[in-house]
This record gives sequence, structure tokens and C-alpha cells, in this order.
Amino acid sequence: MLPFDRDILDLARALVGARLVVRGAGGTILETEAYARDDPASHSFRGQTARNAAMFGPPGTVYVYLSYGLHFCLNVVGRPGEAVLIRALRPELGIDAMATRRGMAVDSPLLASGPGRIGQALGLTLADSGKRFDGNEFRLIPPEAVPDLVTGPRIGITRAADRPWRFGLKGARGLSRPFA
DNA sequence: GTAGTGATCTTCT
DNA sequence: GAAGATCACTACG
Repeated sequence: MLPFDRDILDLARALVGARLVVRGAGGTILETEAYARDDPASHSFRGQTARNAAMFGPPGTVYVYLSYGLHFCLNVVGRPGEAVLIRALRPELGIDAMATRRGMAVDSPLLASGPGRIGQALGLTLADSGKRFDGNEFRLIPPEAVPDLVTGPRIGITRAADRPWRFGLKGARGLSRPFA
């Protein structure tokens, strides 16, 4: 398991290359984004609401939110009000289950390449928000070696869009979008 | 290959 | 009323 109580940028970097397993399905994390407490792009920026309550839970909490009314996106909460969005996954475990939920072939490059796709592939719902990465339903396994990372601006936001808080596994296929 | 748009819900102005 | 941490489908070059 990983230490969650640390600077959110450190946590976002540490999660790239780690293994994420949710109820027996998952794989290696290829891409993450950091959202800080004092960050205009973060859901926590305007304070706690019913929707983002899990983001203010203890380090290691699962935060799932509904994006654009139809996509469930997965976050790892660090210090209260800070979280890391998981943007891309290389499927390695429970691939059949993920392919079934996605309605595509097991070797499709689109199985979990994007935050909404991960949500669908892992079968996430709002009921998962507030659970913990404690090794039961949600598990995180640190990488054996520190991988090479690439860095870039976050995707799909308008505020604080220049902060280079997106991290990817260098040279990996299956990123949600290429790094410049 | 790029460009446009619909789906669908929460929050903010 | 509009925008948002998105994706998939369609139309068109």
C-alpha cells in the first residue's frame, strides 16, 4: 500500500506505474492528474458540498464523481481537499470483466484509456465514493522500480490550465492523450 | 484525418 | 441559464 498523506503532486507522481485493482479488475496506472486544495480547477476549491464530500475524507479515500452527467471518474484522495484523478490504465487483471462492461474486445486500446472509460471498465458508481484504498475492494500496489515520467498541462479544464500537473508513464501506449 | 454535437446531471451565476 | 476534471457517434475532406 502507498503512503497517501503527502504532497498531492508527490502522490500523483507516485501513482503512475502503480497497480490499481478494483474488485479483481484493473492494471497499471499510466496517467494521473493532481488537484490541490487551493486550486481553481479542483472540485474542492469552493468548499465542501454533498457531491464532493468524499474529497474531504481522510488520506486514501476513494472519490468518484459523475462527469457531464454520464461518466464516473475515479480519484485517490490525499490530504483532505486534495485528490489525484486516474486518467488511463493498462488492463492486466479481470480483462474479461472490463471488456464486457465496456462492450468491446479484450484487446481494444480503448478499454481504460480515459477517466470515464476507467469508470465504466471497473464498474464504478457513486456508491463507491467514500470507500477506502485499504486492500479490500480497492487496492493500490506500488511499482517495483521508479518509472520514467512525462509531465504536461491538465486536460479539459479552463481555470489554472497552465499548471503542469498531469503525469504519464514515459513511452506508454494507451494514454488518454499524447504528451507534447 | 478533423469538426461538430448529443447524452444527462450538479453546481454556480 | 450555462458550464463542466468526458466520450462516442456522425459528417465531411
